[in-house]
Amino acid sequence: MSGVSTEDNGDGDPRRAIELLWGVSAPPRRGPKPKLTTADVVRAAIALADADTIDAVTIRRVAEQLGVSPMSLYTYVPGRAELLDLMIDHAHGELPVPDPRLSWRDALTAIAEDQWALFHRHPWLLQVTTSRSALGPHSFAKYEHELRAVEGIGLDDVEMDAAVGLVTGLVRTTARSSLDAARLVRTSGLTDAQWWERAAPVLAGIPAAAAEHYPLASRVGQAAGEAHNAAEDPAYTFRFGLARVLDGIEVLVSERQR
Amino acid sequence: MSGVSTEDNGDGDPRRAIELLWGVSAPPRRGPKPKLTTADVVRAAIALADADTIDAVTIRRVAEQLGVSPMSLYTYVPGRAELLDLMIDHAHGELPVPDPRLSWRDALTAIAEDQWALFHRHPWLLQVTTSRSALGPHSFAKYEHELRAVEGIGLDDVEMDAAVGLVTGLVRTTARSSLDAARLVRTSGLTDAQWWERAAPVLAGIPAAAAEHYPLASRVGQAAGEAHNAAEDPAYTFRFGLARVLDGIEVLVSERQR
DNA sequence: CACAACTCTGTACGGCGTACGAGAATCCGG
DNA sequence: CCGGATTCTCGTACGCCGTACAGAGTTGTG
Repeated sequence: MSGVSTEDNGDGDPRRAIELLWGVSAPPRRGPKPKLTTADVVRAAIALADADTIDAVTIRRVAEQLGVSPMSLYTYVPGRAELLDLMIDHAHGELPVPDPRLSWRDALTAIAEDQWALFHRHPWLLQVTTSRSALGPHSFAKYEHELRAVEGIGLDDVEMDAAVGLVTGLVRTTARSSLDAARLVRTSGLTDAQWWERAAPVLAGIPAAAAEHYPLASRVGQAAGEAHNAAEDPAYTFRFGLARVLDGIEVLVSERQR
Repeated sequence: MSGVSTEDNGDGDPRRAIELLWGVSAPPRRGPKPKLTTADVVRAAIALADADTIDAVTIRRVAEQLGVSPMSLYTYVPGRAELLDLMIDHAHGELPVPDPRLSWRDALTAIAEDQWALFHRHPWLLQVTTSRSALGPHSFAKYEHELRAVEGIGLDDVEMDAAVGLVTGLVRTTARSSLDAARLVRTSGLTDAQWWERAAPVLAGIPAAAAEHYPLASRVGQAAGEAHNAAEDPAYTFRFGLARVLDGIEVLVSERQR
């Protein structure tokens, strides 16, 4: 069970959202002292998401966490969507600045590992997608640092963008599958092994699902599944993919240098 | 604006879901003739998702589309989550079987392009993640065919799994970013250019956002943005990434062959 | 013909985001 | 020092959502 769906929204004027992201807002001259700040709201929301999933971040629950009525959150944040954007940028602020002396390969490796770690600290980052207005200072800096890693190695601008996108995309997908699996175990209360134990007899009763119809899928799926359960392994797919991607970029760089 | 979130669920007994996926169900012996079939429901749901987003797939709207009361859908489908699983497997059924005579490189390329096309036909596939019980016949076949492409080229089972995961993950991320951008244009009613026109003055008023603080991000971001708007281009990142990934796999294959 | 099995439906519950408008607190200009 | 403008806070309410539950209608079987 368990499909996972992503909701969209999207609205009009970006001004307010951008101001919030960049922390520029004239402090109010009149009126009662605010009980909170936008940062408080963002922090509370992140705490909820960290402890559970992004679904735990509802206006009502964030407000409760802060001891405030739901509607008063709208003083600090235009709506839930913008709150998610703020959470993303805030989390990106945790990424370290890569050492500028590293080779492009080591730099991309460091970046990939930092992001891998970030996703494991904040799995909800994989449950949201950034949008145009999510371009806050930390997301900007993240992109800048990624590009710095591949600057001057012979790629043109569009290739640089594609190359860093390739690496960060890899981290996203591998982290996602590793964390989705972990979350599934948590929410279903069944380990993969237990689940298969339960599912196997059902599948066995279905002729069309017989292993001989899917010989490779059965063999490889089992091998991969066992390796995956080795618990030191979720990172295997990540490291494998990273090695391939870096090798692939290296091929291009070598070509360019000739 | 516009964060996008993914919801989770997850429940207990997989039996019913698996039976639905594999289409094994004793037809009812008593009772009134069903007005619909599970396949009808799945098709209607896919039509709604195709025309809009996955959010359009609500029990109430699917029922309305079918001229039936919301609750009667639960006769055909255990719940919304399982409906999403069924939609995924159904869509995977549209993937062609790759020509077995192709080289591993051509086969992976064909597979990647087929999936790229599938995601563009059914963008909602990128808004849902599969779960354990989503292992229906077509998803199984998809995995089988992917593995067939890299069989016998010198990789072990775990590497085969990682390699095809790498390619399919690449397609997902690149298709996602291309389609997210397109959807954003549709729902916000603003093209990227229009949005930047509106956002630029706001950013200009923020000293911290000045281009000199993010020299690479500004330059490369603009170049990539312009190239991206060339409209023949959304596929560029995809083809770039695919070439790198295939080159990277090739490096490994060559090593193994020695 | 009676009953069991099955489909279909209306109602209802608890959740969600957030529009609206009223009240309370605070600061500024006079 | 006071009155109005401004701002924060909150209760209520609307329209969505998934789906639990119980009843009504329909059909094949013994």
